[in-house]
Amino acid sequence: MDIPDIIISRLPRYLHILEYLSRQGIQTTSSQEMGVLLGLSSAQIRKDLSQFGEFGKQGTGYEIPFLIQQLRNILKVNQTWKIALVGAGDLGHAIARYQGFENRGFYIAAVFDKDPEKIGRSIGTLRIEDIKTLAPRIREEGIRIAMLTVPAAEAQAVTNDLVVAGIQAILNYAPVVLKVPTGVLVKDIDPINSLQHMTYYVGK
Amino acid sequence: MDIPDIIISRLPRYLHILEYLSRQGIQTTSSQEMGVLLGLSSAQIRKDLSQFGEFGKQGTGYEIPFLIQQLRNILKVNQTWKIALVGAGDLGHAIARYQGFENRGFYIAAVFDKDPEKIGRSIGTLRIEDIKTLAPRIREEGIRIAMLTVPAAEAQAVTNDLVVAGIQAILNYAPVVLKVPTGVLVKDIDPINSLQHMTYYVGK
DNA sequence: TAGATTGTTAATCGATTAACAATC
DNA sequence: TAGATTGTTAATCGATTAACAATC
Repeated sequence: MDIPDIIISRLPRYLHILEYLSRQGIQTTSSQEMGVLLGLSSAQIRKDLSQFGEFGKQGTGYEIPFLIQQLRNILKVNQTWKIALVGAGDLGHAIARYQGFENRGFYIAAVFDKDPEKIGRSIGTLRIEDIKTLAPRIREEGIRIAMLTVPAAEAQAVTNDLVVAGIQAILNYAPVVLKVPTGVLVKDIDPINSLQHMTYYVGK
Repeated sequence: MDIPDIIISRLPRYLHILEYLSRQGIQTTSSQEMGVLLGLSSAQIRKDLSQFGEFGKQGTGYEIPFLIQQLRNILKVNQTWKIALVGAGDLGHAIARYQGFENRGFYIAAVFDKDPEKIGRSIGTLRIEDIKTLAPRIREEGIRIAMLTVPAAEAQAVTNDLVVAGIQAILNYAPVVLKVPTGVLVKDIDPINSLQHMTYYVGK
């Protein structure tokens, strides 16, 4: 019982389209329909889901609200996670104002920056806090996940602080390969990697 | 001669750390050293690179400037690509102001929005243009790549316009699965997918 | 019942790794 | 030369797909 990470990586996409279908008022779907929407084979979707239980019915497929509930449980987003956002530059501001987190399992609980000009200012209902208070505030709030939007040159130092503060997962927007101890997860959001991947295929 | 996409997907990361090592003033590296930096096996890196040629020397490894040049050629980022940015909201503004594109093969050549309040305003040196002029402007500028930062509800309609205008690759920030004809590439940047992937592993 | 679709097995396909001769 | 590291082969490992009995 140790499910391949590549399967886990597809579950958020399954959940996402199920929520989309549900918003359309659709109650039931099939591995076939999901596969068309995601560009995957129906066999793969059935195989992936069967790792966690028997969620469907022969002949009719999957009850969407039930499958959503199951996937939220599996991914642990039936609860709402607090996030610490570190770096209140342009990108940090955009993320802090983004409305899409809350009903998908997350909300920004605190924002930090080191710039005295920014500390104390507000982004929506959030107040920008002094990065010096990062560790105590993260512990105080019981935050386990951070989003990192500081400049590349500062990313590793801030990461070290986050690790000390007990952060267990970091979504890193800085174009840097972060070093973290085992047990701490990092995922990178680097648009340039995605763009360069596509230019390989795009005609000159 | 059709190289697996999973290999292509790693090349931008190779290029990225080589540029990093180069900035440190380092001239030479090995598959071993690159593997440590990226968390990959040295065998995999050698195998990946060997798909495209013999870039190393036994005993000494890889000349960094030479390997950078080769990877840029392969990924076609030895030229600079124009990008159309569609959607001048918070995220669009953050991307338009981001300094990190230019020396990695890209620059934002035009920004579009549909809001009359925004059209005509500036973001840095860029003027926000009317989205109604999307297709002619993209053709005029010879733009092949777009970044999409419009609201989810508008993403598919704008995508259709981009396709008609001849765009060949779309980096999509809207939390929506876009439908495009074959021949048009789409890559999604969805932080929530990444966060939900991590929460599977993070203790409650 | 007839039609549809699941969960699962076995076969296929593809990717990664170990190992080493070649050679700088 | 001795040490290091490549490029590549063969073996291993893992993921995807095809197919179908079970059954709603």
